[in-house]
Amino acid sequence: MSTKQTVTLVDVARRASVSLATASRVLNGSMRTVGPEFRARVMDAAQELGYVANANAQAVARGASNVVGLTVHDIADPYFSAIAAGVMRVADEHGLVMLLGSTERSPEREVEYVSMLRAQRARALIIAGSRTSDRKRIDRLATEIAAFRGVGGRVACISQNRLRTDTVLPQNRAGARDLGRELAAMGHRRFAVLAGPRGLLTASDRLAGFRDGIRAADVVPEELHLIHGPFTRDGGYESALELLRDGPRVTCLFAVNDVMAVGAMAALREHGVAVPDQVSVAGFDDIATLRDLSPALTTVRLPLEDMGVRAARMTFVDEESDTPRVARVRGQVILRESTAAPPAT
Amino acid sequence: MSTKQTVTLVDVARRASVSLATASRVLNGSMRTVGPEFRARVMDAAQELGYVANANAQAVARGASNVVGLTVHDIADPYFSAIAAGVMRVADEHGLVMLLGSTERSPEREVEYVSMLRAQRARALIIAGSRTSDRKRIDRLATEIAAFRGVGGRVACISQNRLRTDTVLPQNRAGARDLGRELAAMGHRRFAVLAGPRGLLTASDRLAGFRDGIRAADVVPEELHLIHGPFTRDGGYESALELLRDGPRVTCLFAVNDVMAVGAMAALREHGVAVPDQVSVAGFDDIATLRDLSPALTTVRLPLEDMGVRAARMTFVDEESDTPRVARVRGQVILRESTAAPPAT
DNA sequence: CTGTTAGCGCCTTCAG
DNA sequence: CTGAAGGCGCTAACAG
Repeated sequence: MSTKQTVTLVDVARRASVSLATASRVLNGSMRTVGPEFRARVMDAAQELGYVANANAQAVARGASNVVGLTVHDIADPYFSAIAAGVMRVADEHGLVMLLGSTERSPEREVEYVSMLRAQRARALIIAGSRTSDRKRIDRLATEIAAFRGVGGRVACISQNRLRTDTVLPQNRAGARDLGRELAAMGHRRFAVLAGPRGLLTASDRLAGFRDGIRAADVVPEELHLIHGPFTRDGGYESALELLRDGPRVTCLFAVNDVMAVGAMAALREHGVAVPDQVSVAGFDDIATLRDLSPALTTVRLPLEDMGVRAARMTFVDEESDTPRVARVRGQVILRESTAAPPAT
Repeated sequence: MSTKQTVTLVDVARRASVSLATASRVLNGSMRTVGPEFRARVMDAAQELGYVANANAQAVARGASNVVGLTVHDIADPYFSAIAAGVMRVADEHGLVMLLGSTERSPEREVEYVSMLRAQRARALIIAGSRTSDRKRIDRLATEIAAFRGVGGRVACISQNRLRTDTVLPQNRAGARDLGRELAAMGHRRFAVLAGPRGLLTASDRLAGFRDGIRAADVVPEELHLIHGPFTRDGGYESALELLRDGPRVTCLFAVNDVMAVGAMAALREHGVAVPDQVSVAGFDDIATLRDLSPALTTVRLPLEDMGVRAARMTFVDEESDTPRVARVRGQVILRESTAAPPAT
């Protein structure tokens, strides 16, 4: 509570009439190696002075900070904020702080963030959502990641398996397959897929899985119309409009993520297309905020927050392993009101 | 791209055959004070070595870091993630990094975060969502904030005006008043308000405003039933169930935020209560992810991301002012499908 | 168990 | 314009 500008360890030591080293030991050091008498004096002094160790100084002296970094595409996207919540929780349990970078889906910014985190000497880095198939970008990122490791940092990815890092891998393909199978089994034969941007692995995996699923149901689709567009609500909306305008008539629409599905449903509603009576709609992710839609959205549930937790554990609680580990997490199909058998012709 | 463990400024200097000081000047220093010849040599060396300045060391030497802190109640809540996105954007424009703390609505954790940010020597701190009316908690937080300022940090609050800091103040009361007036004008006389937790100013302001609005419409409500509960989706759901179970019959339900409104609508739907035919429902915030509900939710729009931007500017781009500034932001009533005139008796 | 003393990586006067 | 040297706050050997 002092009014002094900046209380340092020397101040505390002086006030407690002990050496700098002793003060350091009781306040931060590796535990009980200080007599109770001194210990108490130091604690009191620190308390009275309102002392808080300068984390930066500690980081430089120790050679490692207590920050962990997380990069996401867009923190306002509920998919990523759920992951962030998971990482946050674990960081907190371990007395670490979380530095967040929102890349706005720009690969350059992603690389910049990794670099900033290296500058901060972050002890861990979690990269969520970078799944491009562009070779050059991957290499650039890989280089930066290597540098990050070079200064002692550990890294994990969520949804990215071409980077030779530990990774939490949602089974996008398997999940979409299960979904596709169910939908085909319901009787659908004419599909449209809002497939997201080209070159985004998460999107293409889900598309591929969906195809697999239809095939697995021994169904030959009469139609499987693809529409590419942004991975966002508006992307879904626009894509659906496009379908309505000049696409084929379909009975089932699969959007490769929930937010796109919501956009699509809005477009359908505006055009008086009934869901699921005229067309069934399904998404992917099971975003919590979207669970109360009406009609309730059929989707594939991913344990988002848990994925964040697992990635966090891999980077800063589990032992380091020499070979990259991958934690596969399975998606679970959740059939709700937005899907039903196709209308009788 | 070297393989050396940690490239430091000395390494760069040596490789460029210049002094440490010169290297420091070109890489970070206050610009043009180094000859173009030397400058180039240093840049090249840094490049080749993959040098990145140790931010912690810089912070220690300079006495100030490049981190800004943001504390929120829950980063997975879209209200806060929108704010975070705004802060993030500004931080980024200014080459600062954002440290995020999710307090899980615990006042102690909030205080802890402020303390951690002081430890990090964060140059700015933005506190979002702490609006208790508990005197003791306010004091504790105020003390910690004072300490934070003591080490040179600047701070702003979003939705909090009892802390003598710069603040971005959503006009909760005025917004709710406008909404209440509209609803009363539609003919409603029997209201229920899902009022959130007691002691949360944001919630009580909105309730007070709503009351004002009804009165302003020259209406004497025949009923104004209050139900307190958590400020979350589930809180809204439970509160609505409670109303359904043993509350009075009402024609209009106002939930003090959108996520609660969504929970309430889910409860109503499950019980076969039609919205808006039997009861009108309104929320507050206009959460982006929830704009595609059906029926679309009447609400009061708050420019969430922009609020984050403004708070950020106040703390680390605008000049410091001696007296606390307050940026009021107005909410705008958005009437949508979830509200209508009450059913004819 | 406690105190002394080097660093950690960088910035910044202060001379040259 | 450039280089040498001290200092930022803290930790970690190394001696007593």
